[in-house]
Amino acid sequence: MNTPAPRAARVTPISGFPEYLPAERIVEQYFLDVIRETFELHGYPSIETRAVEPVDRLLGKGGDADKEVYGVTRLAADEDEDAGEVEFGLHFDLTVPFARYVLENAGRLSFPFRRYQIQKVWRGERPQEGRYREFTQADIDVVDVGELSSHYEAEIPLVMAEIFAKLPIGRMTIQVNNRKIPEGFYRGIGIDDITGTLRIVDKLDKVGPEKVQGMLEEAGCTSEQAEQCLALAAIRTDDLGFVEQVRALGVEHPTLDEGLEALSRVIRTGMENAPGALVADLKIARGLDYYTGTVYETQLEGYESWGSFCSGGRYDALASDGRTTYPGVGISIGVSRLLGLLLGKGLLTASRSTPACVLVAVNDEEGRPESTRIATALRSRGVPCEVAPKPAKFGKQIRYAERRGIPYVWFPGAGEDGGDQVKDIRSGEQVDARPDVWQPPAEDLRPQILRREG
RNA sequence: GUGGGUGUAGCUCAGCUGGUAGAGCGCUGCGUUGUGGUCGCAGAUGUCGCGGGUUCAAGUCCCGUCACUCACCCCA
Repeated sequence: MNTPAPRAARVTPISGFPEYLPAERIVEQYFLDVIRETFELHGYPSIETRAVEPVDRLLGKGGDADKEVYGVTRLAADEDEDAGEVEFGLHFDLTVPFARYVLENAGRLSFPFRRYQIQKVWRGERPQEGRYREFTQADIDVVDVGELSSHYEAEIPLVMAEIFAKLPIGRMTIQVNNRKIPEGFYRGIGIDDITGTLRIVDKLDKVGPEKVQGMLEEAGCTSEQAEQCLALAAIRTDDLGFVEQVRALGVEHPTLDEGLEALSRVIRTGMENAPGALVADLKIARGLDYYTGTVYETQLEGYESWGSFCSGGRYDALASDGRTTYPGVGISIGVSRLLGLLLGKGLLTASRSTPACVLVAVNDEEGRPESTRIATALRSRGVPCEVAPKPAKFGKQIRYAERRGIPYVWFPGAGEDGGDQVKDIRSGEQVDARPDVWQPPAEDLRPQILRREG
């Protein structure tokens, strides 16, 4: 250890790659626990896919994905190899890897196949608040062979509604639409460019109805057609009332009928099983082309400007090997984005920065074995604890606990009869206790996730 | 990718028209010879992001560069 210490390289954060402090991580882990438990409560098994996919598969979905894909190369790769060719890239969502996984394992999976997947994903875009280059997503999807029953489109948002109800966050609203509604509606009024029109209407929240009207007319719509599109997009109901409102616009098309029926099933299921969680919102489009039926977007009440924390939809061709097509429906929570907001705004904190509920004090180094035995006894009954690092003055040991938010300090042999005592350092109350029977109040056993109104 | 802002102690920041590096919080010790939080006293901590230039002299002015950050685009 006598190397002359080289000047330490300055450490700097890397933009878009967030790292939490222990107290924040406790909040994140709580969220992940709730998400996982709820997914499993609904019978979803878990898979994990590798972090990399072949670049051509990542780019295969088309669009402008290429800019956001991180390539993975070996630093020692031959320099005379074609440096421009990167074989592997980090996945930028969990849907593309899942589709590949389904194809690869089709012979060994039972269909309809459902799974959940909670993993990091990477996107090489400019980060800003709530948008990162490395972040965690939690997905559920159901995929079948050839045909996928539509009831899954109604069941999948119930899982997310249950998660949002359990988490100590505000009110989450899952907004649902069915692409067949605008598609049939547009065709019914003589618009042919369905996706182009959807893309424009999708900007409604950002630019407002006047601009959308103008953009639609620029794209070739008559002003009557544009007005009709805006009238459809304005419909939003938390019950089946949207059907009547669409009918009142007087447009007829078989695809429109299909869409209204499908969305009605979703909303009805929501009303029965997760009252208040779902709302039919006919302006929800989702920019991505591959959604074909139901689409979901989720907003946190009071933070609508933060956009969607949880979205997804139905794909009629999630995966295809050329002979067989696998339709699917899925929905995904942006865990990092949600936490980034809630922690960043100080709306959530953990009651302590460690799982330890008890600090077992050490009287002197000769007493450490006794303290360790006490800790072992507490742990054997599920009480998280740690032993003090040094036999410092008790004031120091108490302060060690206080700094970390550990609520109890255990004093070996402090009782009048030579037995132990445990002190609640918040109240100062100190009582006789035995390590083989003492139990903290249930709310102290684990760190609490505290919500601050803000 | 385009445009703005900011880089000084562990953190938040001050530092004027260039003249020897500061505060608060936090941290350590003591008051308090084994039960914290309050209070008082004492103390430690800096490649002033990096490189170059101007100058007798640069945290300060100029050029470059890097990083972080905000907005646009797009998404979770």
